[in-house]
Amino acid sequence: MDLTSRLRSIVRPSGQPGAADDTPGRRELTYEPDTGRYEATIDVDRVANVLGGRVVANAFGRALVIDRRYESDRYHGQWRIGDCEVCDGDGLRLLDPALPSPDGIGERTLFIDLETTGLSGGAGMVAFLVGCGWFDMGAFQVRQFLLTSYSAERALLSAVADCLEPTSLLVSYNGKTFDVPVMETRWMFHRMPMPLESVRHFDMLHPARRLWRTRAAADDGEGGCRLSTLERLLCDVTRVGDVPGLEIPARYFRFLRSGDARPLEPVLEHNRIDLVSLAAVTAHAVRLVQEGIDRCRDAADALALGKVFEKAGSLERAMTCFERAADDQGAHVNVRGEAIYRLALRLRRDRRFDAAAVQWRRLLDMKQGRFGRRSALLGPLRQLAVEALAIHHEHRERDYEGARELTLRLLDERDGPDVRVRPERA
DNA sequence: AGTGGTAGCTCCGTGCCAGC
DNA sequence: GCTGGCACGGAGCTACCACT
Repeated sequence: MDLTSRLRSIVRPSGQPGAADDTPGRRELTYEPDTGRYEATIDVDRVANVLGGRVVANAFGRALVIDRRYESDRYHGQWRIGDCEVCDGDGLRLLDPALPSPDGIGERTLFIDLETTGLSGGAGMVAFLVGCGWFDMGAFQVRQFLLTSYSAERALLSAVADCLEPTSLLVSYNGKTFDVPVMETRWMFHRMPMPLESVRHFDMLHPARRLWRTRAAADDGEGGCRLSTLERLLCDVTRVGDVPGLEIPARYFRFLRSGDARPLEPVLEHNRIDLVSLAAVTAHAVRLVQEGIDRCRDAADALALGKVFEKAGSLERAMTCFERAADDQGAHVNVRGEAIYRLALRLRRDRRFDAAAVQWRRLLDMKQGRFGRRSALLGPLRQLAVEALAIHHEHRERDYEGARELTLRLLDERDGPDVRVRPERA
């Protein structure tokens, strides 16, 4: 039996060799000389019909496009779609101070999310589904580009490039590390122009970590700040029957072998939800920095927002947030402790040494927590506070006896276990 | 599994200030 | 003017993490 026949026998239903097959979209298994792979010759029009898409033609061939529209009055969890629209303004630059200012007006913000054949990287990994989303008259328009065979990749990449044409700002989740490098590798592999080179890119992952890492870690159990965790936490979205990410490449390979597009429908839906959630989470973050402390639910929110403001150089707003978290008697000791610590640092940088000393003293006076348990974070912060206070007493107060007492206390506390300061998690 | 952005750490140079 | 100490910030390094 030759190789083609053997492969054909593998993809046929068991026990029915040579049986007629009416699987939608399915055709013969053929060798693709460009890629060196065996694939079913897939009827693209039929796949488009199964998935509710359409076929677009360009200079490189035919690409499959699936459009879906989420009207503005529809809800994604708690969030109305129309309220998820993000303006490309100061909010985004507070979240990512490195984001350049826009150099044009009235252009499009585009959300992007890929499904790929794996995570291993390199030229062998292919983006088989490119999901794009943008706001249009208050509604969220999603356009997905599906790769129906490896030989159709240039047509797909060209169609995606056309879609990106009017885009001035790209929004992704971990896209700086994953989505954009993958797409650039594919364009480069085919020696095609790279349309994202001049597009500003906002990666929501890093601001999300700054804002919600503590809360997501408490909720997730695995300590992650995944998009799926945030959509549940912030938007109250619960996915029913969602495809796990690990399963996605396998479903695509099955489609390539069989031509049956039906198992891909949940993958398309997964990708669409990712895009809508990305828009909602981004909108949530922008609202938080625009409206400031009043939008914070608790001390942990206020502390995280303070750090975002501080990084963005908005120091007055940062101080307000730290003060709010520091004054919250009901907050977790780690949250309060870190807020007071950051308040003291901020005051010292402003050369307001007396005010800083008040905060160092406040940190020392904090109770360690319920049941007398020592906090792993508060301990090191207190040591830093003792050290700063000792310096203050010696060099500015000229209170040498006070400085000596504090130094002895510091030496005494340092006899305990050496714990590194990592003022992050509550 | 591979990749790359980010936070936090240490080290070191620099500016500022006070004391002599 | 010199010296010493504090405080800050940049460079370089490491560890972590999210994507399918």
